[in-house]
Amino acid sequence: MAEAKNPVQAVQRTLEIVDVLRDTDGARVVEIAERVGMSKGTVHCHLATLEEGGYVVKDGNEYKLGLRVIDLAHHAKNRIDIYDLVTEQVDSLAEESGELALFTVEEGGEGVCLYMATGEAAVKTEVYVGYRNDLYYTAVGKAMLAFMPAERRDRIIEETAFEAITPNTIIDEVELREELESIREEGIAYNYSESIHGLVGAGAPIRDQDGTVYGAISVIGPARRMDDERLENDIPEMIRRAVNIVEINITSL
Amino acid sequence: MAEAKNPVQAVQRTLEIVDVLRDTDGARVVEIAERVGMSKGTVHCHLATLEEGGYVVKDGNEYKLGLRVIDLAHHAKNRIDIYDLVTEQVDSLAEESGELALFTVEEGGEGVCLYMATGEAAVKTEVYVGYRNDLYYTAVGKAMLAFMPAERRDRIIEETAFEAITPNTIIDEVELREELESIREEGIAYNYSESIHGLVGAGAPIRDQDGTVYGAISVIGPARRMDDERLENDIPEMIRRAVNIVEINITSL
DNA sequence: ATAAGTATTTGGTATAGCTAAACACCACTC
DNA sequence: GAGTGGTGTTTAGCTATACCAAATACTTAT
Repeated sequence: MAEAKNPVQAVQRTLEIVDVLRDTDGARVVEIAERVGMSKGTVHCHLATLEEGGYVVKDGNEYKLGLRVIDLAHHAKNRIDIYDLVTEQVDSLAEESGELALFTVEEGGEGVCLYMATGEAAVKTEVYVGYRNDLYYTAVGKAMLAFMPAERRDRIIEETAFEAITPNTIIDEVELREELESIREEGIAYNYSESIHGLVGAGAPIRDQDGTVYGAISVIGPARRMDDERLENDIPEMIRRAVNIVEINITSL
Repeated sequence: MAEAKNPVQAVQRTLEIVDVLRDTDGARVVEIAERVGMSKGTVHCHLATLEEGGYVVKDGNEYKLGLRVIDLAHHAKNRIDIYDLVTEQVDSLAEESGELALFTVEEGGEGVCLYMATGEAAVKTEVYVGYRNDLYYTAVGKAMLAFMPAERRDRIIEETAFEAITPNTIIDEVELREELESIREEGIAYNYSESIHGLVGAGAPIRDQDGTVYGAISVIGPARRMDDERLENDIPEMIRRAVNIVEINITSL
């Protein structure tokens, strides 16, 4: 997001290499070199340095992401104080609804899924813990957008490249802002097949007494199982209860 | 582990900074600078570059690990083909035993916990997903040591700095090798309060038909609940069954 | 207001990272 | 088993750049 004034080019290059490893689940020196447009020698030195740190492992001639990043991920999650509190409630939500329940936070204008729990009949999606997406086309995303400070929201919306993921995706800024307004009134955000055709959901933000948004939780499932009554009454009720339990306990953190 | 011949110093420094962020869960520029022994300016440029990549976020004047590392972690885990297969069995193990069940793999001579499931009465430990420790003082570690190729084992043992974590920790190389031999015979490795006083456990390796070790799973619990019968018969029986189910399915990967 | 502490930017220099080329190491092929 | 195309790794040298120190711009507290 933020443009570094005096970036360390060598670090930028290393991050590019890491990105390739991420996308390929392992690659060889030449392959990486041509992908990032650097010489073999350069790539080799970077990989060797990353390996030294445990962030890359060499398996034969394939270089892969090292498991040390999993340790980093744990420490990054630890930053989120409400994590344990929320996961408990998300588990309950999933069990009670039988659907997929998610916990998402915002970072850099994107939503990052931090936890998911699968109920009995939960849909399979491409979402995983660590998955990032724009805010404007998900229930959790719109929930967080709606309740964050106005200037922050404006910045994010301004920097967003709206794209119709499905025919239902809201790509008009005015329309989006109107929807956010109604979300603020109702306290619940919906997703009517805006990210995946046939997939609907409801979500709500988690806030402290000052109104600061900590994240959002949602329940999502197939439209055929989710009639109006269920999507707009039963599920929101469950979510409200879950949010409440978390919010009550936030003060004691 | 491996020494890079021509390391990229700038990358080494960035990794040092990341390490500080990991250990501190967020720090300011000056604090980081003095910890790693670099100038403020240098640290700032590195942080800005990392932020640009999403690996660091700035919260006021505190720099913290970015949630993007969670995405990396997911991709790193995806490397482990048996992951989904194993987690299912570890869940069962935890439920059946009521104790803590773990899935660990080896990387760089260390054990890395990749998954854990807590049974009804599971002990609380410092272990988390991503946690690393030496192999010689855990059940999973010894299980993997016992069944890995001899030359690999020799290298790891040679490079290990043995240390008595508890009075029961095996710190004598000869004694360890004898124990590994008996583990190979029995197929099960035990931990008799070798890592934490009062904590015992049993573990077994997961191998394919060629004997290649993919990782190990274990069940651990408090010694007072684990009499000889339970630790050396019931638990191993559960583990053997779990391992079997995984191993049968490995061929179809 | 002032000051003391930050973060950030700037400028100059010596270092170190980059490319290209040479070398070493396979795994095939013939 | 020599040869060959493909690797990965190392080397050499030039240039760019990463670093430090100092200056500037912010904060926050007094």
